[in-house]
Amino acid sequence: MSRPLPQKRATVHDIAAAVGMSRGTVSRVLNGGYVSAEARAAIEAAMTDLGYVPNNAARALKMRRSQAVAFVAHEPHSLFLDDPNIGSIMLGANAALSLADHQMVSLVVESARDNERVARYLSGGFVDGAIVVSARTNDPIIKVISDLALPAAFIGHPPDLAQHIPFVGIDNVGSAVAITEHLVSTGRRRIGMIAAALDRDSGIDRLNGFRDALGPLFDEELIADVPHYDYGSGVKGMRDLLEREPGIDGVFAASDAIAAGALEALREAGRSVPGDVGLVGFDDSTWAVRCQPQLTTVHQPAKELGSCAAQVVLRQLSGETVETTRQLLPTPLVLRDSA
Amino acid sequence: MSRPLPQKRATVHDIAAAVGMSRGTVSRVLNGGYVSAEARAAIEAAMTDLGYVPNNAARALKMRRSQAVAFVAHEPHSLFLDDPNIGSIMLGANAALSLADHQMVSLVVESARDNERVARYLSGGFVDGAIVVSARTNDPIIKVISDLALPAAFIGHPPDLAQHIPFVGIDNVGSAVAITEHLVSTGRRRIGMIAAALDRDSGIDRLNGFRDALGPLFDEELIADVPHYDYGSGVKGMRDLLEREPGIDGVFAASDAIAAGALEALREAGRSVPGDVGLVGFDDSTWAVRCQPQLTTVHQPAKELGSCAAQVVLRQLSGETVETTRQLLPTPLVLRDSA
DNA sequence: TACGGATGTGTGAACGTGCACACAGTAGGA
DNA sequence: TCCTACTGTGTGCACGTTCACACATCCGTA
Repeated sequence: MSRPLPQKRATVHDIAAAVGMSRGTVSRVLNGGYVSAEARAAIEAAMTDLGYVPNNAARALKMRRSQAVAFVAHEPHSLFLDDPNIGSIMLGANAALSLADHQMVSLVVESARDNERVARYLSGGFVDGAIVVSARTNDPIIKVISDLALPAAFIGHPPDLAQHIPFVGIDNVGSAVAITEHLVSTGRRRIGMIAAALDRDSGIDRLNGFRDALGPLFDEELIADVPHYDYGSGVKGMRDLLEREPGIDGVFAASDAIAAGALEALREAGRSVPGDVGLVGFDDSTWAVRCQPQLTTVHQPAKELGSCAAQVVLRQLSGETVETTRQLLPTPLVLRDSA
Repeated sequence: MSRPLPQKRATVHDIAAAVGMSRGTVSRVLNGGYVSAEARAAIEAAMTDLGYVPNNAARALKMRRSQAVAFVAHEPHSLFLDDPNIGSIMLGANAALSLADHQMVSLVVESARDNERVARYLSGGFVDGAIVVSARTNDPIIKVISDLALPAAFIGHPPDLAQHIPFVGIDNVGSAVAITEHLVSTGRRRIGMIAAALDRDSGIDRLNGFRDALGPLFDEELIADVPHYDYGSGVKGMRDLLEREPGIDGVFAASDAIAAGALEALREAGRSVPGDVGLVGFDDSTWAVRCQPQLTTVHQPAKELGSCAAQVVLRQLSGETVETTRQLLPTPLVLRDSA
């Protein structure tokens, strides 16, 4: 079980000794300060010569900063496969952190074991802050962040038990209202919804927005309830709706993937889109432009969500007090061919 | 620019002082050793009381081990969006590392800036090893890993300049041969290929396998060369092939996404699949079962690639010398409806 | 000449941890 | 009685870094 120690690497002492100076001067070359041109040149030469790389662990220990920010993704299994947004959120966050010369490290939480280990990791000083995507309510990670006052930002699921932790998201209710009103404005009257993930607030909010926007046109019978935001759920949900109400002329799918599945079911049933049925999605993911016809949908600013959350964490790191604890990003409607 | 130091946290000293014992005893309850039952109880009580969490940075500095392994993903923009495999590879790696109580940290490389920062990160002692996905030939990260003798494993793209670094992948040539032979066995004679990513070895190998398998049936005219493994490339490539050879009756698409695009182009052109044209893909991704008809394809063992690479790194970490430096995982054919 | 400031360099301490070692007490066997 | 083995605890040092401080030198000016 005992492991061999890794290869010994050059330290500030080694290069100081190599050029006959003290470690202080070497440190000054690295971090700024008064150093003569000759000394600097000699030290830099020795550094490349001995292949010196500063030890992050030692630096983090002394400085109490690691220049790293965690990106914690929950249940990525479904996220990676069904929701193309998680990748864009990551890239947005990475870009923003990169500009501030911070390293983004993504941590995947799939099991209880992962959860505990990630919580330990977050509290151990390897990261200065965290961006947390779609955590569940009673997540131990929320507790750790709250207890340690770790600079953090949540995306996609506000942490109800720790109201002081900043949150960045979209207005699911408002977006659902807007896209539903679009359906109505195109003359549809028997409008249904394929509602998904009603155990998450994103799913609930989209359904609520749909109900609000429809008002008297709303019919409980025209809600198909499916578990996930994926293609298969879309196929099933649409078949369900068609069976219940053959005269349906408008459908709001809770995601683009669902809409793509619905499109397939409509094709099976011989219905044309947008001729017979107007169909709208949610996300503006790659699904939206792959479909035939292309989807009218709600643009989800995934990249911006990521970079915005990163900014929030970086601001906390630089000592600013973050005032706006809940921030909602705009979600423009994207009008294409499906409705 | 100067930042406030994070909140002071309890250390071994603090809890030792709290119970009137020495730090050594505290260390022993953490890491094992002779401790009396009363002492252990008192110390554990003080730990939860003061909210003690061990400092990873200090531990890593002292132990020269961080219990963390990096997962480096290159150009994730295209990977996350077009290739659903990267997510599965990550999850496979995470599961294997998790079992060995190691933390997987994913690092995204998108820009030259990222590249440099990640290289620094890898060499700084925050991770004990690295899993690298699809690195390019002259990648500075390869150099760092090689120079520091960092335990590592490559996936998807063997590091040509550092032959001693272990590699886990699939036999692209053999897989392409197998799936092409399947096409031939179903009676197709005018068989084309939509070849993609011919700047990567995966793309080149798949084309070579196709050529080898076809033998005298091979026709250079029936190769459509597209840049990426994505849907749009598939549409374009298939239109191209149809224009060049209207009598084409078999197509090998270099990926499932490409095959899905090809399916769309074939539908446009009024060709039925598999009636008029036999179509096969590569990857066995979610695309394969979404298509109508479902795709016959090559199963890419994404999860296994990840876990296998993780095992290789873990073995190096435990001091074993890794003998098999190049390891290819089996890629069974998945026969569905498209050919 | 003396003095203050700017420039350049060395030294000691500290960050929080784990481990080797030292030490004390007890028990058992020669 | 002494020696050894085992249990339990305390102490010093090292990991590699940064920073405050001390010290040294040089220059310009009063």
